[in-house]
Amino acid sequence: MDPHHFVQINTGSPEPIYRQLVEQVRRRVAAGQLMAGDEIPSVRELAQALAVHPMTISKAYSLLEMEGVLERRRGLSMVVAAQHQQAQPRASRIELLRPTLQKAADEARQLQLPAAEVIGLLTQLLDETNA
Amino acid sequence: MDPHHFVQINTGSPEPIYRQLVEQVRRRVAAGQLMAGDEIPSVRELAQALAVHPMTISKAYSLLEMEGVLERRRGLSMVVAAQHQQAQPRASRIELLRPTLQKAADEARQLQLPAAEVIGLLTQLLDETNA
Amino acid sequence: MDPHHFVQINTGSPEPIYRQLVEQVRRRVAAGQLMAGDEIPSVRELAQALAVHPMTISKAYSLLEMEGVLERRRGLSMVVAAQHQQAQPRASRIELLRPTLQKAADEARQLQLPAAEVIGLLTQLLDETNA
Amino acid sequence: MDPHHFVQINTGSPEPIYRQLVEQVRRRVAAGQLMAGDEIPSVRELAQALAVHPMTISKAYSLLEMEGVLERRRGLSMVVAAQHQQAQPRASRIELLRPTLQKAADEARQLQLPAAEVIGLLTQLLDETNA
DNA sequence: GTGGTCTAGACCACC
DNA sequence: GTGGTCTAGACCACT
Repeated sequence: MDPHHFVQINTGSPEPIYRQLVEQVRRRVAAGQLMAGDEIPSVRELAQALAVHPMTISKAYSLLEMEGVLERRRGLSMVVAAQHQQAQPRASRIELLRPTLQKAADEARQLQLPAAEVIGLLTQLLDETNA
Repeated sequence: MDPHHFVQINTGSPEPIYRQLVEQVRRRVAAGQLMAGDEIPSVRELAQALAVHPMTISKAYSLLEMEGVLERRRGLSMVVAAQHQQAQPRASRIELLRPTLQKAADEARQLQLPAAEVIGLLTQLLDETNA
Repeated sequence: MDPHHFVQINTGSPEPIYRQLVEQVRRRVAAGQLMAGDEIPSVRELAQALAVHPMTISKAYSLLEMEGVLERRRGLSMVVAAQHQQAQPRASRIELLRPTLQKAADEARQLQLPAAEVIGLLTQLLDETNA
Repeated sequence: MDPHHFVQINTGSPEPIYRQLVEQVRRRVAAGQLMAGDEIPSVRELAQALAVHPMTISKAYSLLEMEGVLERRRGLSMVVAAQHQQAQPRASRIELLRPTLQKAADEARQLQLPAAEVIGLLTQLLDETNA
């Protein structure tokens, strides 16, 4: 796994880096892009690739290990955990998206925007994002 | 304006209180629920109603003033700014929703969820939220 | 003296209104535009003309009275004080300008701007302002 | 950067400390004395050096960050922002001086002082200030 | 009455 | 170590 393409972080975001890492890895495992047994970049490798402090990477990996998403292997490298069913069913995957969509719905209500308008914009963004 | 219904805050949220205030007021002005010239609760009034420190309210009000949403009238309470045309046109209002929807679109891509599924859940949440 | 042309205030300025009043009157007396014995607008008149709280006007007038620029006359109206030599000599008048020019000089040094450039801009602004 | 020479404040001035900080830093960056990427003293360091409360420093830094003059690096000290090109061209730098010079011009008009006299005093003050 | 500034000091999150 | 947030409470300036 090329560390430069493993995850992308945005240092300007208000979201802490370690959390960006955790959530991206969690989603990629859920989506089946990372499969059980796959090796992930070492802390040092990824820290250098992302120009981030190694402790930040280490913190993210530890959290993912506690969650059962990653496993520490003999030696040093970590791998995607076996028992963690990779590629969760869609019904389960979409639950990971619920909090963000709920936030959008709350904001839409406060802005008194009609549902059609909100859905229109999301449709457009989904198109662009996947392009 | 009754200070108890002016805004609602959630002290448990990771989002700082002052930012919750800023965003709610910004949205209420954009939606036209607060009109140009409307008086807003005084710092002390709102602080007491929400049981937070006056400085927290003051910080939020100051940021809204810098944004041009509120206007200070020295010695008097603040009002919704005049030039900030009340009830922005919808084309502009929906822009306030774009960041959250973009985040949702990004997450959906990483989860490799089909657009229809994402839109389905949002539609459902919009219904429930407005109910 | 028409109250609308007596002074001009800028409610948006960070400078308090009462101080704007004090300094403008002081300068107009120093310049000889207001002469000893001239009546000035009443507190109520001016407050209405400027759309400002009467106490603000009153505070300014009181300060000018303490300075000896204005005098309270029998009845209600105030007049420019007699003993205050109206139309101070230029050598004295320019001293009223010194603090502002000193501030400009300090800022110019911090910006490392050449004197010629600073003087050029001031010359231009003096032209425009008197036009 | 030695915190004792980073900025000088005047606690007696009517201008709030945090604003003195903001304006001095802004001018030093504009003048190129602080270059993009330069580290600035930490909040605690500077607070101790100037004998003011850390929150006062923090407020100034936050405002400078909002202006785009400084950049936050989480967990590390702040630096002069990259996009804020160091050493702005003079044409731009002199604009920072315009408000103060405009104020001087306004006052000069009210005092009915001839331009030559005003410019004479400014020239003298510029000389003394740079000496 | 209004908001603004500052201090003292706690606690948290992040790196 | 870094900055951010919040509280408690004082004092000031302005209207």
